[in-house]
Amino acid sequence: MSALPSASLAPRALYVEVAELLRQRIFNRELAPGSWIDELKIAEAYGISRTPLREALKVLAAEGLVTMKVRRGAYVTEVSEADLADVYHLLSLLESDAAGVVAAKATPAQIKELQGLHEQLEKAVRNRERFFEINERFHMRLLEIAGNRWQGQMVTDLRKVMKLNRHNSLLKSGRIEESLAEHRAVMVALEARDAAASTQRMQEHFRNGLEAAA
Amino acid sequence: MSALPSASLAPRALYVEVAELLRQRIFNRELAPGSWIDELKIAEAYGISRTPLREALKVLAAEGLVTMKVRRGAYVTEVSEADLADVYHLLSLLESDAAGVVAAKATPAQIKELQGLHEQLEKAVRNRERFFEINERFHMRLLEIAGNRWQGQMVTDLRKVMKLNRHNSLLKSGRIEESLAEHRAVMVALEARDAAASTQRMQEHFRNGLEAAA
DNA sequence: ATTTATAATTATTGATGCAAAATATTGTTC
DNA sequence: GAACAATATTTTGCATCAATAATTATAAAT
Repeated sequence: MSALPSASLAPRALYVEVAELLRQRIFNRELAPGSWIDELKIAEAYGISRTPLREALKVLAAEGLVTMKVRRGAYVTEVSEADLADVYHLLSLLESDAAGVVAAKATPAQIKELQGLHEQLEKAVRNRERFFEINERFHMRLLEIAGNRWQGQMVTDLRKVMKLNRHNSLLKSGRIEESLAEHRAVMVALEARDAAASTQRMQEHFRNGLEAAA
Repeated sequence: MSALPSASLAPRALYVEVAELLRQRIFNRELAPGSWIDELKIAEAYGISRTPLREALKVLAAEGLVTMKVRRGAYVTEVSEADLADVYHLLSLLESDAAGVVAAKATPAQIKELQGLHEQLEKAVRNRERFFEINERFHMRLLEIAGNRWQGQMVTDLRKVMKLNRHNSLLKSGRIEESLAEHRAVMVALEARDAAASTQRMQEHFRNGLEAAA
C-alpha cells in the first residue's frame, strides 16, 4: 500500500517526506493555527505508523510551525500580530545584512543572475502569483549568494512562519508597484557594489512592506 | 534501573531529557565532532529504548549540533573555521540589534537588572569560569528583555553551535580586561537609552572578540 | 594479483504493542 | 440543580519487533 506519492530520485527518509506533506497542509490552512494534530488520524490517513510521524512533528516543532505540549501532543503554532512583527523584524535584519554582504563579495556572474531574476520580476507585475514566486526566488538566491548557511536556514524557517499568518504575504497585493520600485533600488545598489546602500535599500523595502501589512 | 538522573520537578518528556544529556556530552567533547553516534550503545548505556533517543537526535539536528545522513545515522556536526565566522557574524548581528531594542524599550527595572549583572561581571574578573558564566547570563538576559522569542531561540542555538568549536569561547582568556571595558561601554549606552550607540557598542564588542579568536 | 560479485553482518528505518496520564463522562450526594 | 468523585475512554510516550539498505569480507574469475 504505497499511500504516499513521491518516492523521489534522491531517497529521503519517510519522516522528511511526512514533514513536507504536513507543511503543505499547514500552509493550506487545512490544519488551522491553534488546532490539535491528531497523530492516529493522520498516520492512518497516510498509511504509515506513528513513529515517523512523530519524528516529522519534532522537525516541524524545531522550525516553529508546530508547538509541542507535554503529554498533550502537537498543535499548529498560532502566531499573534506581535509574533508576526517580531518575525518580520528579524527577516529585515537578516536579509538586509545579506544584501550588504552580497554587494561586497558576489562574483559578476552572480550579480548578473540576480539582475536576470529582477528582470523577470519586472515582467511579472500583472501576474500576482508569478510575481510572488519570482520575488521569493530572488530573496532566497540572494541569501544563497551571501553564503552563510545558518543565515539561509534561519530566513527559510522564518519565511515559513510568516506563511502561517493569513496576512500571508510579505507583499500586500496593492503594493506590487511600490515593491517593485524598492526592489529596483536594491538592485541598483547591488550593481554599484555599494554594501551600505544595499543594506539600506533592503531595510527600506522591508520597512515599507510591514507598514503596508499592518 | 533508573539510569537517568533528573526526573525534575517540571516533568519533561524523555526525549527532551536525553537531548540535554547528549548536548552536554557533545560540549564535553566526549562525543567528538565528526564522530558517528552509536544509537544502540547510547540507548543501552542510558537504559532506554532507541525511540526517544532518535527523537532527541532530531531535535539536536534542528539545532545544528548533529547532522543526519540518510541510512547512515547521526554524526556530531563538524564546524569549520568558515562556519564559525558565519555563526559569529550572525550572533553579532542579532545581539547588536537586541541591544538597540533594549535601549529603546526596556523598563527602568530591567535596565537596573542588567546593571546588576554587569556589576557582578566587574567583580568576577579574576575568576575566569565565573566571568564566562555571568557574561553569558548578561547576554541572554538582554535577549529576553528585547522580547523577541524567535531571536532569543536563534541566539541560543547559535551559541550552542559556537561551543562545538575547541576555540570554545566567545571570549579569549587574554581578553577579559578589554572585553569588560567594551561591556561597560555597552552598559553606558543602554543606561543613556541610546539605541544607535547601544547597537554600535555591541557590534564593536563582537568585532573585537572575533579578531581575538581568529 | 586485482577486480568484481555475492553473501553475511551490521545498523538504520518503520511498524506494532503496551502502559501511564490526562480528559471526558457518568453517577451520586448535598 | 450543582458540585464533586469515580470510572471509562482517549491519547501520548516508550519499548520491542521486523524489514530494508548498506558496508564489509570472502571467494571466484579474468
